[in-house]
Amino acid sequence: MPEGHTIHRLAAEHDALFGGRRVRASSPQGRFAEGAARLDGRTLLEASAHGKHLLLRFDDERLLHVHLGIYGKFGFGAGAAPAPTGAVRLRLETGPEAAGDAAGYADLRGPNACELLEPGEVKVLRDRLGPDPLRADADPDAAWRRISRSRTSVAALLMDQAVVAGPGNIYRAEVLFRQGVDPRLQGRALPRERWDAVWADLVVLMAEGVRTGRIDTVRPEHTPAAMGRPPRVDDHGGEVYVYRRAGLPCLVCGTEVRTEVLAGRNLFWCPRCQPPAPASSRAR
DNA sequence: CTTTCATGAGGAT
DNA sequence: TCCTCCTGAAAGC
Repeated sequence: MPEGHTIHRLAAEHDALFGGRRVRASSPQGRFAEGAARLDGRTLLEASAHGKHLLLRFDDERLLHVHLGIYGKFGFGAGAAPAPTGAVRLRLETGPEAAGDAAGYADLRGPNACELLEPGEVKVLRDRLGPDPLRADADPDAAWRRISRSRTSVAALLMDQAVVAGPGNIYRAEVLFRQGVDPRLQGRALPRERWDAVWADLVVLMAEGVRTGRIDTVRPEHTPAAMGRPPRVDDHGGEVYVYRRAGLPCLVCGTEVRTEVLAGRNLFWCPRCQPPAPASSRAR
């Protein structure tokens, strides 16, 4: 579920449902009972996202910080909230003044982080995040400064939230495919214009992800309809070139898509469309 | 029924 | 490089 586009959507959903309203907060699971008690009855002033971090500012000194990790999930519903099923860490509900259509709730399960932060702690958090392709204030040069000095592979650099905040394993694989970059290439061997193209592509792809709620990365000529192939059936729902397509023919050249575990995550790429960099410019 | 795996990340070794 | 945390769906038996 959660790469940066998901979090930006969540911020918008929270704004739409709770923005400017008093909320009721609870922790049916009990593990965020204290925090929920503090939030209960507060008004949501602003919901924002930076990379994969969701920040909700209430009329309170502290902000709610949520990070979904790999499993975390928000479930939204309209009307009155039903009895919670499973481990709901945090439930936000509209207050009784939001009747009928305006009533709704959000259930959070399995987050990596669900905590209240002081403004100073929020600053520390944001200061260690790289530019987010979905934010207007993003400075891609900040990412380039790190990439261009690094011997680490571009595949690992793109997953490092201190370098770029937001992309995850799918966007990482897909943007490198689309830009024809060998994932094992060292950051410092990546030409500036390739980086510019990667960044520009992330901006477009992730904005599309925010719009649709899916990760679709195939160009018009490679859609199922255009190629006369069956659509992908997968839990992230989108059409992609290489992600989780190991052993299948590349949609562009037919070469078998390769996979390898890199830094604990599955990496996918096409060895022909992403020609191998010379050993001297490849990360070990 | 049990095991494995996943769109993540921090900390120990 | 491994371990840990959190949940749920799919795969294996």
